[in-house]
Amino acid sequence: MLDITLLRTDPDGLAASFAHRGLTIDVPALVALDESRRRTRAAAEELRAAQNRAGKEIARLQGADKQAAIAAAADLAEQYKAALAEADVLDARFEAMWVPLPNPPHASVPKGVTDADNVTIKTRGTLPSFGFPVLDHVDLGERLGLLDMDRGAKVSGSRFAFLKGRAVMLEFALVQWALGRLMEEGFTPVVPPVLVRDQALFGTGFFPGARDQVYAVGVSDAKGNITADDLYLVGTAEVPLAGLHADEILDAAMLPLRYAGFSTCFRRESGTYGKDARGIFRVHQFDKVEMFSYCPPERSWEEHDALLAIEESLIAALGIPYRVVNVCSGDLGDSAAKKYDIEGWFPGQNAYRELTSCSNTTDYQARRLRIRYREGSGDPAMAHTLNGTAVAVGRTLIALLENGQQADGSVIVPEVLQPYTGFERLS
RNA sequence: GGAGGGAUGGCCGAGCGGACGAAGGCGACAGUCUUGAAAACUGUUGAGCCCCAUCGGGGUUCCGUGGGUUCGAAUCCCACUCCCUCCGCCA
Repeated sequence: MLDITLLRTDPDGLAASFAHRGLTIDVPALVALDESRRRTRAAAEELRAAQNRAGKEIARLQGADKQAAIAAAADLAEQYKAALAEADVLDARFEAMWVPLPNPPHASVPKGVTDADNVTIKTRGTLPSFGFPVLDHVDLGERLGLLDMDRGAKVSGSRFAFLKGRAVMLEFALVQWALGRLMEEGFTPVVPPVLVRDQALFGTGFFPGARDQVYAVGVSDAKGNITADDLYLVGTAEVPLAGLHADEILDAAMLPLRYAGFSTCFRRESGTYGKDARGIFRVHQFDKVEMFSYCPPERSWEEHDALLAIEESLIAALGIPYRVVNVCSGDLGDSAAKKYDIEGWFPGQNAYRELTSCSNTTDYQARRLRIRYREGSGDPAMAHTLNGTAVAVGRTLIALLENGQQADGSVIVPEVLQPYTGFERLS
Protein backbone atom coordinates (compact mmCIF):
# COMPACT_ATOMS: atom_id res chain seq x y z
CA MET A 1 0.00 0.00 0.00
CA LEU A 2 1.19 3.48 -0.83
CA ASP A 3 1.56 6.48 1.43
CA ILE A 4 -1.59 8.51 0.95
CA THR A 5 0.33 11.76 1.28
CA LEU A 6 1.73 10.99 -2.17
CA LEU A 7 -1.76 11.32 -3.55
CA ARG A 8 -2.43 14.53 -1.67
CA THR A 9 0.84 16.34 -2.20
CA ASP A 10 2.13 15.04 -5.52
CA PRO A 11 -0.59 13.45 -7.66
CA ASP A 12 1.34 14.18 -10.86
CA GLY A 13 4.42 12.40 -9.57
CA LEU A 14 2.27 9.47 -8.58
CA ALA A 15 0.70 9.30 -12.04
CA ALA A 16 4.20 9.38 -13.53
CA SER A 17 5.24 6.43 -11.37
CA PHE A 18 2.35 4.36 -12.69
CA ALA A 19 3.27 5.34 -16.22
CA HIS A 20 6.81 4.15 -15.45
CA ARG A 21 5.32 0.73 -14.82
CA GLY A 22 3.25 0.92 -17.97
CA LEU A 23 -0.02 1.32 -16.07
CA THR A 24 -2.81 3.76 -16.70
CA ILE A 25 -4.40 4.83 -13.44
CA ASP A 26 -7.01 7.57 -13.09
CA VAL A 27 -5.22 9.59 -10.43
CA PRO A 28 -7.56 12.63 -10.56
CA ALA A 29 -10.47 10.29 -9.81
CA LEU A 30 -8.59 9.00 -6.78
CA VAL A 31 -7.91 12.54 -5.60
CA ALA A 32 -11.60 13.43 -5.92
CA LEU A 33 -12.72 10.29 -4.13
CA ASP A 34 -10.25 10.90 -1.33
CA GLU A 35 -11.54 14.42 -0.85
CA SER A 36 -15.18 13.39 -0.75
CA ARG A 37 -14.53 10.56 1.69
CA ARG A 38 -12.75 12.92 4.06
CA ARG A 39 -15.58 15.43 3.86
CA THR A 40 -18.12 12.73 4.54
CA ARG A 41 -16.12 11.31 7.42
CA ALA A 42 -15.72 14.75 8.98
CA ALA A 43 -19.48 15.33 8.78
CA ALA A 44 -20.13 11.98 10.45
CA GLU A 45 -17.63 12.74 13.19
CA GLU A 46 -19.32 16.07 13.90
CA LEU A 47 -22.59 14.26 14.43
CA ARG A 48 -20.85 11.82 16.67
CA ALA A 49 -19.39 14.65 18.74
CA ALA A 50 -22.87 16.09 19.17
CA GLN A 51 -24.14 12.71 20.19
CA ASN A 52 -21.38 12.30 22.75
CA ARG A 53 -22.19 15.70 24.23
CA ALA A 54 -25.86 14.77 24.40
CA GLY A 55 -24.99 11.53 26.15
CA LYS A 56 -23.10 13.39 28.86
CA GLU A 57 -26.05 15.69 29.34
CA ILE A 58 -28.49 12.80 29.65
CA ALA A 59 -26.39 11.24 32.39
CA ARG A 60 -26.83 14.39 34.43
CA LEU A 61 -30.57 14.95 33.87
CA GLN A 62 -33.51 13.47 35.75
CA GLY A 63 -37.21 12.85 35.15
CA ALA A 64 -39.04 14.52 32.27
CA ASP A 65 -35.97 16.49 31.17
CA LYS A 66 -34.09 13.25 30.82
CA GLN A 67 -36.84 11.65 28.74
CA ALA A 68 -36.94 14.63 26.41
CA ALA A 69 -33.15 14.58 26.00
CA ILE A 70 -33.20 10.87 25.21
CA ALA A 71 -35.83 11.41 22.54
CA ALA A 72 -33.73 14.17 20.98
CA ALA A 73 -30.62 12.05 21.12
CA ALA A 74 -32.40 9.19 19.38
CA ASP A 75 -32.82 11.43 16.39
CA LEU A 76 -29.12 12.34 16.47
CA ALA A 77 -28.23 8.67 16.67
CA GLU A 78 -30.21 7.98 13.51
CA GLN A 79 -28.45 10.75 11.65
CA TYR A 80 -25.06 9.58 12.82
CA LYS A 81 -25.75 6.02 11.78
CA ALA A 82 -26.62 7.13 8.27
CA ALA A 83 -23.62 9.43 7.98
CA LEU A 84 -21.31 6.71 9.25
CA ALA A 85 -22.62 4.21 6.72
CA GLU A 86 -22.07 6.72 3.94
CA ALA A 87 -18.50 7.36 5.07
CA ASP A 88 -17.80 3.63 5.29
CA VAL A 89 -19.02 3.07 1.76
CA LEU A 90 -16.75 5.79 0.40
CA ASP A 91 -13.78 4.44 2.37
CA ALA A 92 -14.35 0.96 1.02
CA ARG A 93 -14.65 2.30 -2.51
CA PHE A 94 -11.42 4.25 -2.13
CA GLU A 95 -9.53 1.36 -0.59
CA ALA A 96 -10.60 -1.01 -3.34
CA MET A 97 -8.81 1.28 -5.75
CA TRP A 98 -5.91 2.28 -3.54
CA VAL A 99 -4.73 -0.96 -1.96
CA PRO A 100 -3.88 -2.84 -5.19
CA LEU A 101 -1.66 -0.04 -6.52
CA PRO A 102 1.98 -1.05 -6.93
CA ASN A 103 4.97 0.56 -5.26
CA PRO A 104 6.37 3.50 -7.25
CA PRO A 105 9.62 2.39 -8.88
CA HIS A 106 12.86 4.07 -7.88
CA ALA A 107 14.15 6.59 -10.45
CA SER A 108 17.02 4.25 -11.35
CA VAL A 109 14.70 1.43 -12.44
CA PRO A 110 14.85 0.97 -16.21
CA LYS A 111 11.57 1.32 -18.03
CA GLY A 112 10.53 -1.88 -19.72
CA VAL A 113 7.96 -4.60 -20.14
CA THR A 114 9.55 -8.05 -19.81
CA ASP A 115 12.77 -9.49 -18.42
CA ALA A 116 14.26 -8.86 -21.85
CA ASP A 117 14.32 -5.18 -20.86
CA ASN A 118 16.37 -5.75 -17.71
CA VAL A 119 19.69 -3.94 -17.73
CA THR A 120 22.94 -5.73 -16.95
CA ILE A 121 24.99 -3.60 -14.60
CA LYS A 122 27.98 -5.83 -14.06
CA THR A 123 29.43 -9.18 -15.09
CA ARG A 124 31.91 -11.14 -12.96
CA GLY A 125 33.84 -14.38 -13.19
CA THR A 126 35.29 -16.21 -16.14
CA LEU A 127 33.11 -18.57 -18.08
CA PRO A 128 34.54 -22.08 -17.88
CA SER A 129 35.79 -23.74 -21.03
CA PHE A 130 35.57 -27.51 -20.93
CA GLY A 131 37.65 -29.57 -23.33
CA PHE A 132 34.89 -32.16 -23.47
CA PRO A 133 31.16 -32.42 -24.18
CA VAL A 134 29.34 -30.48 -21.47
CA LEU A 135 26.60 -32.27 -19.55
CA ASP A 136 23.66 -30.57 -17.92
CA HIS A 137 22.66 -31.13 -14.30
CA VAL A 138 20.13 -33.83 -15.15
CA ASP A 139 22.68 -36.04 -16.90
CA LEU A 140 25.30 -35.31 -14.27
CA GLY A 141 22.90 -35.80 -11.42
CA GLU A 142 21.44 -39.06 -12.61
CA ARG A 143 24.84 -40.43 -13.53
CA LEU A 144 26.23 -39.57 -10.07
CA GLY A 145 23.15 -40.83 -8.23
CA LEU A 146 22.23 -37.37 -6.97
CA LEU A 147 18.91 -36.84 -8.66
CA ASP A 148 15.90 -38.95 -9.55
CA MET A 149 13.45 -37.10 -11.75
CA ASP A 150 11.38 -40.07 -12.93
CA ARG A 151 10.54 -41.30 -9.50
CA GLY A 152 9.86 -37.75 -8.37
CA ALA A 153 7.20 -37.60 -11.07
CA LYS A 154 5.90 -41.04 -10.11
CA VAL A 155 5.31 -40.05 -6.52
CA SER A 156 4.34 -36.37 -6.82
CA GLY A 157 3.95 -35.43 -10.47
CA SER A 158 5.91 -33.22 -12.79
CA ARG A 159 8.29 -30.64 -11.36
CA PHE A 160 9.17 -32.80 -8.36
CA ALA A 161 12.41 -34.67 -7.77
CA PHE A 162 14.27 -36.77 -5.28
CA LEU A 163 17.59 -35.35 -4.20
CA LYS A 164 19.89 -38.14 -3.05
CA GLY A 165 23.27 -39.15 -1.73
CA ARG A 166 26.06 -36.60 -1.71
CA ALA A 167 23.76 -33.97 -3.19
CA VAL A 168 21.95 -33.99 0.13
CA MET A 169 25.20 -33.48 1.99
CA LEU A 170 26.01 -30.70 -0.45
CA GLU A 171 22.66 -29.04 0.25
CA PHE A 172 23.22 -29.00 3.98
CA ALA A 173 26.80 -27.83 3.47
CA LEU A 174 25.52 -24.91 1.42
CA VAL A 175 22.94 -24.02 3.99
CA GLN A 176 25.28 -24.22 6.94
CA TRP A 177 28.00 -22.29 5.22
CA ALA A 178 25.59 -19.57 4.11
CA LEU A 179 24.00 -19.24 7.55
CA GLY A 180 27.45 -18.96 9.08
CA ARG A 181 28.43 -16.22 6.66
CA LEU A 182 25.19 -14.37 7.33
CA MET A 183 25.63 -14.56 11.09
CA GLU A 184 28.95 -12.80 10.58
CA GLU A 185 26.96 -10.05 8.84
CA GLY A 186 24.63 -9.66 11.80
CA PHE A 187 21.76 -11.85 10.63
CA THR A 188 19.76 -13.91 13.09
CA PRO A 189 19.09 -17.37 11.66
CA VAL A 190 15.44 -18.38 11.64
CA VAL A 191 13.46 -21.46 10.73
CA PRO A 192 10.04 -19.89 10.15
CA PRO A 193 6.62 -21.47 9.68
CA VAL A 194 6.03 -22.34 6.03
CA LEU A 195 2.26 -22.43 6.44
CA VAL A 196 0.85 -18.96 6.89
CA ARG A 197 -2.48 -17.18 7.00
CA ASP A 198 -3.62 -15.13 4.07
CA GLN A 199 -2.96 -12.02 6.14
CA ALA A 200 0.79 -12.59 5.76
CA LEU A 201 0.47 -13.07 2.01
CA PHE A 202 -1.62 -9.92 1.66
CA GLY A 203 0.84 -8.02 3.78
CA THR A 204 3.80 -8.97 1.66
CA GLY A 205 1.96 -8.11 -1.55
CA PHE A 206 1.62 -11.64 -2.94
CA PHE A 207 -2.13 -11.53 -2.48
CA PRO A 208 -4.34 -10.81 -4.25
CA GLY A 209 -2.11 -10.59 -7.34
CA ALA A 210 -0.20 -13.88 -7.23
CA ARG A 211 -2.94 -16.01 -5.71
CA ASP A 212 -2.65 -18.58 -8.49
CA GLN A 213 1.02 -19.19 -7.63
CA VAL A 214 0.34 -20.24 -4.06
CA TYR A 215 -0.74 -23.60 -2.71
CA ALA A 216 -3.68 -23.48 -0.32
CA VAL A 217 -3.83 -26.14 2.33
CA GLY A 218 -7.05 -27.99 2.98
CA VAL A 219 -8.30 -30.87 5.07
CA SER A 220 -9.95 -33.92 3.55
CA ASP A 221 -12.83 -35.64 5.27
CA ALA A 222 -13.73 -39.35 5.16
CA LYS A 223 -15.40 -38.98 1.78
CA GLY A 224 -12.37 -37.26 0.33
CA ASN A 225 -13.92 -33.83 0.19
CA ILE A 226 -11.35 -31.11 0.67
CA THR A 227 -12.20 -28.12 2.81
CA ALA A 228 -10.05 -25.03 3.01
CA ASP A 229 -8.03 -24.59 6.17
CA ASP A 230 -7.19 -20.98 5.33
CA LEU A 231 -3.49 -21.71 5.43
CA TYR A 232 -1.09 -21.33 2.55
CA LEU A 233 2.31 -22.79 1.77
CA VAL A 234 4.84 -20.01 1.37
CA GLY A 235 6.84 -19.58 -1.81
CA THR A 236 9.61 -17.89 0.14
CA ALA A 237 10.65 -17.26 3.75
CA GLU A 238 10.18 -13.57 2.99
CA VAL A 239 6.51 -14.02 3.85
CA PRO A 240 6.84 -15.26 7.44
CA LEU A 241 9.90 -13.07 8.06
CA ALA A 242 7.94 -9.97 7.06
CA GLY A 243 5.06 -11.08 9.26
CA LEU A 244 7.42 -11.61 12.18
CA HIS A 245 7.27 -7.95 13.25
CA ALA A 246 3.83 -7.06 11.92
CA ASP A 247 1.89 -4.69 14.20
CA GLU A 248 5.02 -3.73 16.07
CA ILE A 249 6.88 -0.52 16.72
CA LEU A 250 10.58 -1.30 16.57
CA ASP A 251 13.22 0.63 18.45
CA ALA A 252 15.34 2.52 15.90
CA ALA A 253 18.46 1.49 17.79
CA MET A 254 17.80 -2.13 16.75
CA LEU A 255 17.77 -1.30 13.04
CA PRO A 256 18.67 -2.56 10.57
CA LEU A 257 17.26 -5.78 11.95
CA ARG A 258 18.49 -8.68 9.84
CA TYR A 259 17.12 -12.20 9.64
CA ALA A 260 18.27 -15.20 7.64
CA GLY A 261 15.41 -17.60 7.14
CA PHE A 262 15.84 -21.18 6.01
CA SER A 263 12.72 -22.70 4.56
CA THR A 264 11.28 -24.99 2.00
CA CYS A 265 9.49 -23.00 -0.69
CA PHE A 266 6.40 -24.09 -2.58
CA ARG A 267 5.35 -22.62 -5.91
CA ARG A 268 2.60 -23.67 -8.24
CA GLU A 269 4.42 -22.33 -11.30
CA SER A 270 1.12 -21.92 -13.06
CA GLY A 271 1.46 -20.52 -16.54
CA THR A 272 4.95 -21.93 -17.05
CA TYR A 273 3.91 -25.18 -18.77
CA GLY A 274 6.56 -25.45 -21.42
CA LYS A 275 9.23 -23.50 -19.56
CA ASP A 276 12.25 -25.14 -18.00
CA ALA A 277 10.60 -28.52 -18.09
CA ARG A 278 13.89 -30.37 -17.70
CA GLY A 279 15.50 -31.07 -14.35
CA ILE A 280 15.16 -29.16 -11.10
CA PHE A 281 15.63 -25.63 -12.42
CA ARG A 282 11.94 -24.86 -11.95
CA VAL A 283 10.20 -27.11 -9.43
CA HIS A 284 7.24 -26.91 -7.10
CA GLN A 285 9.36 -27.39 -4.00
CA PHE A 286 12.85 -26.26 -3.11
CA ASP A 287 14.83 -25.04 -0.12
CA LYS A 288 16.21 -21.57 0.26
CA VAL A 289 18.08 -19.33 2.66
CA GLU A 290 16.52 -15.90 2.47
CA MET A 291 17.79 -12.61 3.88
CA PHE A 292 15.30 -10.16 5.28
CA SER A 293 15.96 -6.72 6.74
CA TYR A 294 13.92 -4.17 8.64
CA CYS A 295 15.47 -0.80 8.07
CA PRO A 296 14.95 2.92 8.64
CA PRO A 297 13.88 4.65 5.39
CA GLU A 298 16.95 6.84 5.14
CA ARG A 299 19.22 3.81 5.13
CA SER A 300 17.26 1.39 2.98
CA TRP A 301 19.05 2.05 -0.31
CA GLU A 302 22.35 1.56 1.39
CA GLU A 303 20.96 -1.66 2.88
CA HIS A 304 19.75 -2.77 -0.55
CA ASP A 305 23.29 -2.43 -1.88
CA ALA A 306 24.62 -4.25 1.17
CA LEU A 307 22.32 -7.22 0.61
CA LEU A 308 23.33 -7.35 -3.04
CA ALA A 309 26.99 -7.27 -2.04
CA ILE A 310 26.42 -10.24 0.28
CA GLU A 311 24.68 -12.17 -2.49
CA GLU A 312 27.56 -11.46 -4.82
CA SER A 313 30.16 -12.51 -2.29
CA LEU A 314 28.39 -15.84 -1.75
CA ILE A 315 28.12 -16.62 -5.44
CA ALA A 316 31.66 -15.50 -6.09
CA ALA A 317 32.93 -17.69 -3.24
CA LEU A 318 31.23 -20.67 -4.88
CA GLY A 319 33.09 -19.92 -8.10
CA ILE A 320 29.98 -19.35 -10.18
CA PRO A 321 30.32 -16.73 -12.94
CA TYR A 322 27.49 -14.25 -12.75
CA ARG A 323 26.04 -10.97 -13.82
CA VAL A 324 23.86 -8.51 -11.96
CA VAL A 325 20.79 -7.08 -13.63
CA ASN A 326 18.68 -4.09 -12.69
CA VAL A 327 15.16 -5.42 -13.15
CA CYS A 328 12.94 -3.26 -15.36
CA SER A 329 9.67 -1.69 -14.26
CA GLY A 330 7.45 -4.21 -16.03
CA ASP A 331 9.18 -7.16 -14.36
CA LEU A 332 9.33 -5.71 -10.84
CA GLY A 333 6.35 -7.10 -8.99
CA ASP A 334 3.93 -4.94 -7.04
CA SER A 335 5.84 -4.62 -3.80
CA ALA A 336 9.37 -3.83 -5.01
CA ALA A 337 10.55 -0.28 -5.67
CA LYS A 338 13.74 -1.73 -7.11
CA LYS A 339 15.09 -5.19 -7.65
CA TYR A 340 18.45 -6.66 -8.55
CA ASP A 341 18.62 -10.18 -9.89
CA ILE A 342 21.87 -12.09 -9.97
CA GLU A 343 22.01 -14.42 -12.91
CA GLY A 344 24.48 -17.26 -12.61
CA TRP A 345 26.15 -19.00 -15.48
CA PHE A 346 24.62 -22.38 -16.34
CA PRO A 347 26.88 -24.24 -18.80
CA GLY A 348 24.18 -26.85 -19.42
CA GLN A 349 21.94 -24.13 -20.83
CA ASN A 350 24.80 -22.03 -22.12
CA ALA A 351 23.06 -19.07 -20.52
CA TYR A 352 22.85 -16.78 -17.52
CA ARG A 353 19.74 -17.58 -15.48
CA GLU A 354 18.25 -16.13 -12.32
CA LEU A 355 19.97 -17.39 -9.21
CA THR A 356 19.06 -14.76 -6.64
CA SER A 357 16.84 -11.73 -6.33
CA CYS A 358 17.14 -8.75 -4.06
CA SER A 359 14.35 -6.21 -3.51
CA ASN A 360 13.81 -3.01 -1.62
CA THR A 361 10.08 -2.91 -0.98
CA THR A 362 10.47 0.44 0.85
CA ASP A 363 7.39 1.03 3.03
CA TYR A 364 5.02 -0.98 0.83
CA GLN A 365 4.95 -4.13 2.91
CA ALA A 366 5.50 -2.21 6.13
CA ARG A 367 2.36 -0.16 5.59
CA ARG A 368 0.28 -3.26 4.88
CA LEU A 369 1.70 -5.10 7.88
CA ARG A 370 1.92 -2.03 10.14
CA ILE A 371 5.62 -2.40 10.79
CA ARG A 372 6.84 0.82 12.30
CA TYR A 373 9.86 2.10 14.16
CA ARG A 374 10.52 4.88 16.60
CA GLU A 375 13.55 7.10 17.02
CA GLY A 376 13.99 7.81 20.74
CA SER A 377 10.75 9.35 22.01
CA GLY A 378 9.68 10.57 18.57
CA ASP A 379 6.60 9.62 16.61
CA PRO A 380 6.33 6.19 15.05
CA ALA A 381 7.15 6.02 11.34
CA MET A 382 6.89 3.31 8.72
CA ALA A 383 9.95 1.09 8.46
CA HIS A 384 11.36 -0.13 5.18
CA THR A 385 11.70 -3.83 4.43
CA LEU A 386 14.10 -5.59 2.10
CA ASN A 387 14.65 -9.14 1.05
CA GLY A 388 17.22 -11.05 -0.90
CA THR A 389 18.13 -14.60 -1.73
CA ALA A 390 21.22 -15.90 0.02
CA VAL A 391 21.12 -19.42 -1.41
CA ALA A 392 18.38 -20.93 -3.53
CA VAL A 393 19.54 -24.47 -2.99
CA GLY A 394 18.18 -26.15 -6.12
CA ARG A 395 19.50 -23.69 -8.64
CA THR A 396 22.77 -23.31 -6.79
CA LEU A 397 23.27 -27.08 -6.89
CA ILE A 398 22.69 -27.00 -10.64
CA ALA A 399 25.27 -24.26 -11.06
CA LEU A 400 27.78 -26.12 -8.90
CA LEU A 401 27.30 -29.36 -10.82
CA GLU A 402 27.46 -27.80 -14.25
CA ASN A 403 30.34 -25.41 -13.57
CA GLY A 404 32.34 -27.91 -11.54
CA GLN A 405 32.12 -30.86 -13.92
CA GLN A 406 35.33 -32.61 -14.94
CA ALA A 407 36.37 -34.66 -17.96
CA ASP A 408 36.01 -37.89 -15.98
CA GLY A 409 32.39 -37.10 -15.14
CA SER A 410 33.10 -36.12 -11.54
CA VAL A 411 32.33 -32.72 -10.00
CA ILE A 412 34.64 -30.62 -7.86
CA VAL A 413 33.13 -29.23 -4.66
CA PRO A 414 33.99 -25.56 -4.01
CA GLU A 415 36.66 -25.15 -1.35
CA VAL A 416 34.45 -23.13 0.98
CA LEU A 417 32.01 -26.02 1.22
CA GLN A 418 34.53 -28.79 1.73
CA PRO A 419 34.77 -28.30 5.51
CA TYR A 420 31.02 -28.91 5.63
CA THR A 421 30.74 -31.76 3.14
CA GLY A 422 33.78 -33.69 4.24
CA PHE A 423 34.48 -34.55 0.60
CA GLU A 424 36.09 -32.64 -2.25
CA ARG A 425 34.43 -34.25 -5.18
CA LEU A 426 31.21 -35.87 -6.32
CA SER A 427 31.97 -39.02 -8.22
C1' G B 1 -11.11 -35.22 19.83
C1' G B 2 -13.52 -34.29 25.23
C1' A B 3 -13.96 -30.76 29.71
C1' G B 4 -13.03 -26.08 31.76
C1' G B 5 -10.70 -21.00 32.09
C1' G B 6 -9.15 -16.56 29.78
C1' A B 7 -7.96 -12.17 26.10
C1' U B 8 -7.90 -4.55 28.98
C1' G B 9 -2.29 0.53 27.55
C1' G B 10 5.44 -1.23 27.07
C1' C B 11 4.40 -5.09 31.18
C1' C B 12 1.21 -6.68 35.51
C1' G B 13 -3.70 -5.76 36.80
C1' A B 14 -8.74 -3.26 38.32
C1' G B 15 -13.22 -2.05 36.07
C1' C B 16 -18.76 -5.62 34.54
C1' G B 17 -24.28 0.33 31.18
C1' G B 18 -23.10 7.17 31.54
C1' A B 19 -18.04 10.53 35.88
C1' C B 20 -13.34 5.32 31.43
C1' G B 21 -8.39 6.28 26.95
C1' A B 22 -9.51 3.51 31.12
C1' A B 23 -7.85 2.96 38.88
C1' G B 24 -3.43 0.99 41.05
C1' G B 25 1.42 -1.00 40.47
C1' C B 26 5.90 -1.86 37.54
C1' G B 27 8.93 -0.02 33.78
C1' A B 28 10.63 4.32 30.94
C1' C B 29 11.63 9.65 30.67
C1' A B 30 12.27 14.61 33.03
C1' G B 31 12.93 17.37 37.51
C1' U B 32 14.02 18.04 43.03
C1' C B 33 17.61 16.21 46.48
C1' U B 34 23.08 14.42 46.25
C1' U B 35 30.23 15.68 45.27
C1' G B 36 28.30 11.46 42.03
C1' A B 37 25.04 7.31 42.24
C1' A B 38 21.12 4.79 44.76
C1' A B 39 16.80 5.73 47.61
C1' A B 40 12.84 9.15 48.27
C1' C B 41 9.58 12.82 46.28
C1' U B 42 7.13 15.56 41.98
C1' G B 43 5.66 15.47 37.05
C1' U B 44 5.31 13.23 32.14
C1' U B 45 4.48 8.70 29.66
C1' G B 46 -0.40 4.41 23.88
C1' A B 47 -1.82 4.25 18.66
C1' G B 48 -4.76 5.43 14.02
C1' C B 49 -7.66 8.98 11.26
C1' C B 50 -9.56 14.07 10.37
C1' C B 51 -9.62 19.51 11.04
C1' C B 52 -7.37 24.33 12.32
C1' A B 53 -2.61 26.09 13.27
C1' U B 54 4.00 28.69 13.99
C1' C B 55 5.60 25.93 18.71
C1' G B 56 0.44 24.11 19.50
C1' G B 57 -4.86 23.14 19.80
C1' G B 58 -9.53 20.58 18.70
C1' G B 59 -12.70 16.37 17.04
C1' U B 60 -13.14 11.15 16.37
C1' U B 61 -11.94 5.93 16.69
C1' C B 62 -9.47 1.86 19.24
C1' C B 63 -10.26 -2.50 25.95
C1' G B 64 -8.81 -10.06 20.91
C1' U B 65 -11.93 -9.72 15.82
C1' G B 66 -16.71 -8.95 13.48
C1' G B 67 -21.89 -8.06 14.18
C1' G B 68 -26.12 -6.68 17.53
C1' U B 69 -29.06 -4.21 21.76
C1' U B 70 -29.16 1.02 23.76
C1' C B 71 -29.88 8.07 23.68
C1' G B 72 -25.10 5.93 25.50
C1' A B 73 -21.01 -0.35 25.55
C1' A B 74 -14.42 -2.18 28.06
C1' U B 75 -19.06 -3.42 30.68
C1' C B 76 -25.19 -6.73 27.99
C1' C B 77 -26.23 -10.37 23.55
C1' C B 78 -24.43 -13.38 19.15
C1' A B 79 -20.59 -15.37 16.09
C1' C B 80 -15.52 -16.03 15.25
C1' U B 81 -10.17 -16.07 16.37
C1' C B 82 -6.25 -16.84 19.58
C1' C B 83 -4.09 -18.34 24.35
C1' C B 84 -3.94 -21.39 28.90
C1' U B 85 -5.15 -25.91 32.12
C1' C B 86 -6.71 -31.12 32.45
C1' C B 87 -7.89 -35.86 29.77
C1' G B 88 -7.25 -38.72 25.16
C1' C B 89 -4.31 -39.43 20.67
C1' C B 90 0.33 -38.55 18.33
C1' A B 91 5.99 -37.05 15.56
